[in-house]
Amino acid sequence: MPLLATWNVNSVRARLPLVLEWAGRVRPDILLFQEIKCETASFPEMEFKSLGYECLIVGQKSYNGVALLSRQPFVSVSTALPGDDADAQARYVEADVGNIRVIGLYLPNGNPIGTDKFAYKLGWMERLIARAKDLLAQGIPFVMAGDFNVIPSDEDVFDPKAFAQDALTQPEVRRLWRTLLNLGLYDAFALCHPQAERAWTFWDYQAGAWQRDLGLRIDFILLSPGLADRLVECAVDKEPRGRDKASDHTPVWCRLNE
DNA sequence: ATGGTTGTTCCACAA
Repeated sequence: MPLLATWNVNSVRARLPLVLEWAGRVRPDILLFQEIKCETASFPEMEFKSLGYECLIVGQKSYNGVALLSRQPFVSVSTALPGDDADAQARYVEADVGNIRVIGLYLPNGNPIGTDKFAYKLGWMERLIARAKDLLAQGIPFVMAGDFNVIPSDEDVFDPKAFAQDALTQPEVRRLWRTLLNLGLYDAFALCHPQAERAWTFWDYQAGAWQRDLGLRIDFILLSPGLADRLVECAVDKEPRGRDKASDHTPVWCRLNE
């Protein structure tokens, strides 16, 4: 019964005690981190090794950075999203864990709209769609999880009006999200909780957003059709967000049967 | 309309 979790930790070194405590208690088989905010050599690999994890780290100085941790052996497939050799940002990791392809990703934020950052986001989403298409065509069962930096609908944000000019809600971004899902992928949380409301995964540090429960749902676990059939449960664990020195995101996990 | 917060790095930028 493999347990997979994704968590934008907003600096793995600043978050280390909290993340180690959570990982040691919940013991996910597969753990995907985003925004590790360190170079590969600075990742606290030994601390996670002592919890039983092997690490595949895609680091970058100061910004971004993703990691894939697994309690069972894996084979690295890629440390960059295909489709643009000039893209140097550390936002993508892909590996085979047993017979499942696991992808961890940190999709570009894209703010402010109308800038090169927004164009980069749209291009990145098109490349992600191409990657998903390719895996589906090959019949490879896969999980695609992480911080997607997309607010898919107005139900996924505490105040849609306040986010009308935000990159995360733009019509082009929502169209690309739907194109990705309409390839045949399933939002694991939505499958398990079709009536859920205010299932936020992110609360800003500013303006007392956590205390007032003003959040966004932007962290997702997407499953290819064969894996969606094996989904047992998916949940957002809000507990870590309430701790001292919390990340602004909280973990999302899912369980698949054998 | 503005400011509110956090992390990293260097005195700004990204979120």
